[in-house]
Amino acid sequence: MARPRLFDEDAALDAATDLFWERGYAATSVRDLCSVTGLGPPSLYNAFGDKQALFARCLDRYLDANPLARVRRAETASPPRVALERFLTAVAERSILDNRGCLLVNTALEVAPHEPAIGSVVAERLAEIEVFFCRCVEAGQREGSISCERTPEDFARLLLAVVMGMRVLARARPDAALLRGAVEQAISLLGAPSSEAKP
Amino acid sequence: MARPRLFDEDAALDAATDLFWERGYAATSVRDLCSVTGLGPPSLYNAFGDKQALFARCLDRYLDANPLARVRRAETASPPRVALERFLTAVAERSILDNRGCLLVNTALEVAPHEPAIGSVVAERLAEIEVFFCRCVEAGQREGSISCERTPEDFARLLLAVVMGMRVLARARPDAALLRGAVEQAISLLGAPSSEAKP
DNA sequence: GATGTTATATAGCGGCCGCTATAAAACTGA
DNA sequence: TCAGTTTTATAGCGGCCGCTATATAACATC
Repeated sequence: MARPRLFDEDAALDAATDLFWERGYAATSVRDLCSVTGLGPPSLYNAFGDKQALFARCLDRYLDANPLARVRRAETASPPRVALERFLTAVAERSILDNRGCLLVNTALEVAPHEPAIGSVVAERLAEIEVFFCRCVEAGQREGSISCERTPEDFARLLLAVVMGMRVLARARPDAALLRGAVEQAISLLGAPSSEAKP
Repeated sequence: MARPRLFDEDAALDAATDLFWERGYAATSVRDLCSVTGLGPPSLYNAFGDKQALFARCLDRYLDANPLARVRRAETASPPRVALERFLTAVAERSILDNRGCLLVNTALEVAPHEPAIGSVVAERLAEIEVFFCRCVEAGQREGSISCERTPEDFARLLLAVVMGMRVLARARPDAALLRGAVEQAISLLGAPSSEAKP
């Protein structure tokens, strides 16, 4: 009933996400977004609304494709202790390879405090990661693969802080020994290695 | 020999620092900086150079007045275990009261990757905090107030990640239970309470 | 092919960006 | 008093900002 789009919306969002990820929100101009997506300004505004709305869509997509997907993959494919270990080491390894850090964390600092709509998304997603930690620890404690020294809630808080911290260090001090060391110590908190106990 | 300045340089830098701290580097305009400092643009440029140079001065001042000063205060006034505990709880309490987080951490994510001059300052200061942790742990282990389960280096890496993480959470999810919980758990890693052992 | 609808391309809106030219003002030393 | 030096105030530079009016192009339907 009308002229079809010439561009692939997903590809455009991917390109925009990459740019926001690398440069941050404020330092990314709409003109730059047009360049990397190949869209003219009217197409971009017609398809996604204004700059902030585009960013929100990019962030949502990123979150679904990255932290959330990783949580689900780790949790469904592995027993809880292993899921935690995989998640944590994956964060470290990605932090070493990609110094852009994590878009969620970058956004938490740069955008969240000034844009309530984005801030609430960020807070939600951080909470999701926290409850993922909590679930894993609880299940691991039940099956005996994770230490009962701390409550699941306390473990989750500590692990969340460690993961956030690694994403900061990734961007400012991408030192493999530092990042691997931090995550290794975080894992050691869980107690005896997973080979020890299985229900 | 010439016309003297009408403004207080320190006060101007304080005001500029506050604005950078709250809004971030890119989102702070020179006009806004002129407003809060009370300076005209020529005075500001004459006194501090361009925007980036001003930011660098603000960051240096901030670092000397805050993290570095806190490290020194904690380290000189208290035995190592207590120094660590004080430093960590102080980070948590400030994170709860002031949702601007830490200018060093904000800068690590927003500016450091794009401005090598600032990036190296940030990396240096992060390293200083890490070696502070390392020193404290080492001394505490010698006097028996800190667990020997981990090497000082491993403790320092883990604590650095936790502290960075708390500064992220402070800005996006300023939840007192979360922040106090994380720091409480971090302290518990140090082992038995300090009342137990003194040389 | 004509019509209606949506997407695209060009151009440019007002406004703010970082920064500076110019000149007046305020001091010191002679 | 006057020259020399630095700071200040006014004004505005060129350029980029987010965004949009206008007109054209490409489709589905009739």
